Amino acid sequence: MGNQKLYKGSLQTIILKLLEENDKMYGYEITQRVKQLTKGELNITEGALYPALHKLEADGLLDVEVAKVDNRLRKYYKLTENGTKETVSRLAEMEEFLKTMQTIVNPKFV
Amino acid sequence: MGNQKLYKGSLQTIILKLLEENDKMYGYEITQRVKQLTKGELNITEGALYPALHKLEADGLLDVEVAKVDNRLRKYYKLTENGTKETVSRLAEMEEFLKTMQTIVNPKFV
DNA sequence: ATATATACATAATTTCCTTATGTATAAAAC
DNA sequence: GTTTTATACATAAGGAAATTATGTATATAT
Repeated sequence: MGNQKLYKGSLQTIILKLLEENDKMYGYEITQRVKQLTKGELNITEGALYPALHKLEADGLLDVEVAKVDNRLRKYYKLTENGTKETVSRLAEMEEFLKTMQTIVNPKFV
Repeated sequence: MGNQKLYKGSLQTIILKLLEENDKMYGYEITQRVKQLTKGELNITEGALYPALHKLEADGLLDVEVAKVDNRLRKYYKLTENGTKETVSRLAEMEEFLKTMQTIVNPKFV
């Protein structure tokens, strides 16, 4: 790592994308999935994750459902109808952003 | 636009990259070059640009040289030796970041 | 004469993240 | 059997980097 600050602003999109693929996930599971997906390159901290989940819920993009597994608390999040729509548009913005950044940092290959 | 917040954290790298290509540039020129390069997708605001340039200078990555052109002030920035080294590493981090984000948002194509 | 473009700057505020800390249970290691 | 690590949530203090608003000044276009 060392480039963690480049991820600033993309956490919500990452969460939405994972929930689009997985129907429902809980917080800790999200951090582990991201770590695995990125081969350890991106580690979402709890101080970033939980406020982000609460924000997405407050904005009506996620629904939450509490469960008790192995005597431990889990909060399962899933996309609302609105969240599903918003995910599509956030992903389009992300693709646009990635393309644009490629154009800037590597103009020869784009 | 609407995805401007995704650019959060990448402004310094963008500036360094442009200066790697252009030897010396002044602030306003950087905003115009970026607007043109990105077809209007990214508009660097002055409130972001000037503090960023001052920070890079304070960190010893840029040298500044004041010039008067058409009776107007211009501050030309160029990479220091250290800035050139740092640019290489920042660009490597950016490429890594872009690759990782592609893996997350578009796993099928990477 | 007025609006737009060029060219710098900074202050107040907001956003998003890091770092630190806290609670609690389960499993693994020593 | 006790301590460490993993699982699972949460929030508060602080910092970095942006947005928004405002300011100065000259040149060009309408």
